[in-house]
Amino acid sequence: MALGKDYARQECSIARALEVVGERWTLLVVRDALYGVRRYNDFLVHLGIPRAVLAARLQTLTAEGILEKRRYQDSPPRDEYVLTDRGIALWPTLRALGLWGREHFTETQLRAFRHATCGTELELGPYDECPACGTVVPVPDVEMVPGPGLDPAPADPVSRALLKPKRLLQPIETDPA
Amino acid sequence: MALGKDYARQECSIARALEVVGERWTLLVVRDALYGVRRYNDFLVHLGIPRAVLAARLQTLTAEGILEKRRYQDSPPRDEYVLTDRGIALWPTLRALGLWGREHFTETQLRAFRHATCGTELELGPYDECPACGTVVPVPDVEMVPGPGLDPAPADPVSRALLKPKRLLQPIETDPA
DNA sequence: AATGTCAGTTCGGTCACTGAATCAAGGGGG
DNA sequence: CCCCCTTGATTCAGTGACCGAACTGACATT
Repeated sequence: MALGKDYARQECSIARALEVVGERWTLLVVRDALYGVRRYNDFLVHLGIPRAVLAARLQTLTAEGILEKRRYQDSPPRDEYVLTDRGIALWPTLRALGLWGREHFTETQLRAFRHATCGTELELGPYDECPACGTVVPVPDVEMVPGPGLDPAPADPVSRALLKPKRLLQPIETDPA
Repeated sequence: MALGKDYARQECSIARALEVVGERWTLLVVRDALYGVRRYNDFLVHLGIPRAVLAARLQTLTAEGILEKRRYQDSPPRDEYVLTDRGIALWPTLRALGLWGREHFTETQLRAFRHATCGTELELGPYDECPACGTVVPVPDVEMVPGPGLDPAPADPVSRALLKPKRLLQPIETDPA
């Protein structure tokens, strides 16, 4: 959502959750983080989000314990934003939203998700129960592969990096091509 | 979300879904509809949403095929808004969001959900798999019961109507007390 | 006729978002 | 040393969404 982000008078976990992640762009930042994006600039080019808004969202998400700011080199000092357990726990929500969006508004499949340890495609629902193993697949073991509907040659390097099959949470590798 | 609600350049079912239901208040309107709210005025008092925003959201949701406007009496002409299958399909998303909000931000349990046909509490995940029956419970068979954290005597009649255990989608009965 | 209800629409003010410009801290090259 | 580049922001003017209150219009009740 956006604007005055509190829903006064609402006694509801859903409303509470939306106060935290309901602002515009917020869930897309979390999605990118799950896809392995970690750096300010990568979020910027991949989302096309205004810089000020990105800075504000990263700060809010960090304050709410969803992202953690981490120094990854000292000179020059550079930080990256990685998901905490609380942030990773948003995966079922994003998965449910993505399944709904694909079912009702997207013609072709853009991405598929597989159980990395056995290769089986995860199709059922937000909790990624593996039809072969019968277990709930932990988020780091979910492998993302591009679907037929995805642009094969996107302009920005982050989208290009996301064309390779990769596990969730695994940092992306942007080639400088 | 708000403001220019489209996320340009995003090739993603999640972004697509957020363009439809990501604006402020939208998901709360859908939540209320799942709880059985159907009338303009009931949404208004229960959500505390500005009238103009509610009118806009109801129109958008109707245009997107999530709600359906239905005449329920002719004089005076009165319409109610009921969820379509596309709208009902948002339940797993809202369930996931509510579970995450409760887990991380709400101290006491506000509402519980049970399998109406066998009484078993649904705790696992967005898809409401019943631990007793082993089946996925269809949305109309999910019974909502108030939890210990809920205000026992709320001010507005809609909140009061929602204190009684009731199935999802079943219309609320507001007593004029 | 007067009052009340329901479902909106209109309107001015405020505040968040947008996009461009700018800033600051540290390399690296010449 | 000076200039420019990269990264991670902050500032600022302009736009537009949201807010709350007032108003409209159709009908019902008293």
